[in-house]
Amino acid sequence: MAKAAAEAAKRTRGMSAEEVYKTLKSQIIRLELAPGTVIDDVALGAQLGVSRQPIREAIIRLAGEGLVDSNRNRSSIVASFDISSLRDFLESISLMYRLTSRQAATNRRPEHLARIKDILRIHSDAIDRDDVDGVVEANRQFHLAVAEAAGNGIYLTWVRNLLDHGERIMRLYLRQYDNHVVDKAMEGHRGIVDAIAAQDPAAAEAAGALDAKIMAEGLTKSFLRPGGQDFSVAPSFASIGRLT
Amino acid sequence: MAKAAAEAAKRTRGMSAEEVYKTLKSQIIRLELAPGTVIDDVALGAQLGVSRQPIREAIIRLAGEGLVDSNRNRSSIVASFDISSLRDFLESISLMYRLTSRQAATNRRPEHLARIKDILRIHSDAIDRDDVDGVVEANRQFHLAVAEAAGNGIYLTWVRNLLDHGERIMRLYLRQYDNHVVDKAMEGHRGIVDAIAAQDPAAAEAAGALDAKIMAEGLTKSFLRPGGQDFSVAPSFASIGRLT
DNA sequence: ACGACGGACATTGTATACAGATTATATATT
DNA sequence: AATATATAATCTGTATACAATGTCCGTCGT
Repeated sequence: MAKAAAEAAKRTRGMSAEEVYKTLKSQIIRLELAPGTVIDDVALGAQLGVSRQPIREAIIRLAGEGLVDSNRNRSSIVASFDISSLRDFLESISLMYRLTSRQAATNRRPEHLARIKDILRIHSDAIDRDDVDGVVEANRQFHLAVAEAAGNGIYLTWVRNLLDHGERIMRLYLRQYDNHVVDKAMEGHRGIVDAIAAQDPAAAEAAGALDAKIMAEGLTKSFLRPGGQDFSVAPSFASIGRLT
Repeated sequence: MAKAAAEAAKRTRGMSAEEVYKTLKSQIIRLELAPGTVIDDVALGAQLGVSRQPIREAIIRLAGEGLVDSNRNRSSIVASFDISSLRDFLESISLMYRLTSRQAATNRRPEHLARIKDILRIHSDAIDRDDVDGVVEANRQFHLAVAEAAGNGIYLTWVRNLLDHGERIMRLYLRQYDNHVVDKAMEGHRGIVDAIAAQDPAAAEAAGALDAKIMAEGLTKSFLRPGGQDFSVAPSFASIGRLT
């Protein structure tokens, strides 16, 4: 067994639970722990050199985020996704991309725009380097920055959680291409940035919708049989208003 | 002190943490614990007859929901609200009322509609009885039922959390009237029900928006100085599309 | 007199120990 | 032989004990 992990330098107090949380969350999101895997807290404790308590606390937090399923008196497992949750996810993230892009165009301040542009550049570079982790991280930071610029803390929370779940789905998707970058998101992102720069809410929302649609089409094409249901646009919300 | 609480019948295992969670959450939401109150886990443990562990777990869950603020190595406190979070809240809940009402009109099945109508009746009765708790609970159940009918589990989660926070705000508001029922929500709710029954998404969304607007106007009138900022309609999203 | 340093106290985080619940195994009964 | 029941083993939840951090208050120094 890997008790060798206990060699970690003396942890500063209050960090065990946090560290376990980050480690577990990262492993779940990056698919290093397969959905459905049982989380054995005693084994994990031995592996990370901490007791069961911090691990329980991390599991509780992750359960609250929907990344772990906890059953009373039974083992916790890494959350698994089914087809209906994919539908809900695509609908929700489309909504939030549209919404935060629109509001960012209205509410953004210069420093927001600067940060968003920086991230776009990093994203582009990561694609050129075929750096999957870099692309995924840049995509995450981009949408977080947009949500931040939108100025509603609740939306930011929702987006952050959606991105956590989305990364799992995206990595599942990228695996089909041996983890080579297949990123069509840049055009959507450029559109969002341009519209935010121009402070054009309608254009920003359209670009946000496009970004979500691109992702949805990629995912549904690979996860669903051809001729299956179309999730590319959240159907019940798309009709609320015209976009231009 | 009240060590008398330990008289509680032997708790069945796995219930301590859950019970503490429910108790604490209820007290926070119902304003029995004022915002900013420090949560002393050892005292609470003595009071409820459990050890610190279950309490810590409950606090962690509540922190994840935003009802408790936890600081590393410092005491946890009941979350406090400020004016900017009120703005975010009203914007978010307006969005979700509109969205879930619209989608419920499209996706609802007969059993959903029946349940929603039942809750409306209960709500109306509670108003007649001047039963504050009944009104608050019925309002909650109503919007949860609508969100359920909408059919997106993620939206349901968001609505549930918003309602938790909203109840605190609403009770703060009702206190100004000595907790007499001042509920203008019924007209909004009736409109939502009618539109859902008729399967008219546009009308449902308009009714959802109206419901949120009624609440926002009540709250802003009492919490903000006259002439203050207008939160009655989420400004950056209201312009997305016309509603009819 | 005001501020910085230091030690006692209080409180939080972590580890260990224990008890209740669930799962697996083996035996018995039909 | 298959199902049911009892018993053992495993694992989760809770309590207690310990360690480290933060807080409070007094003293010392400038």
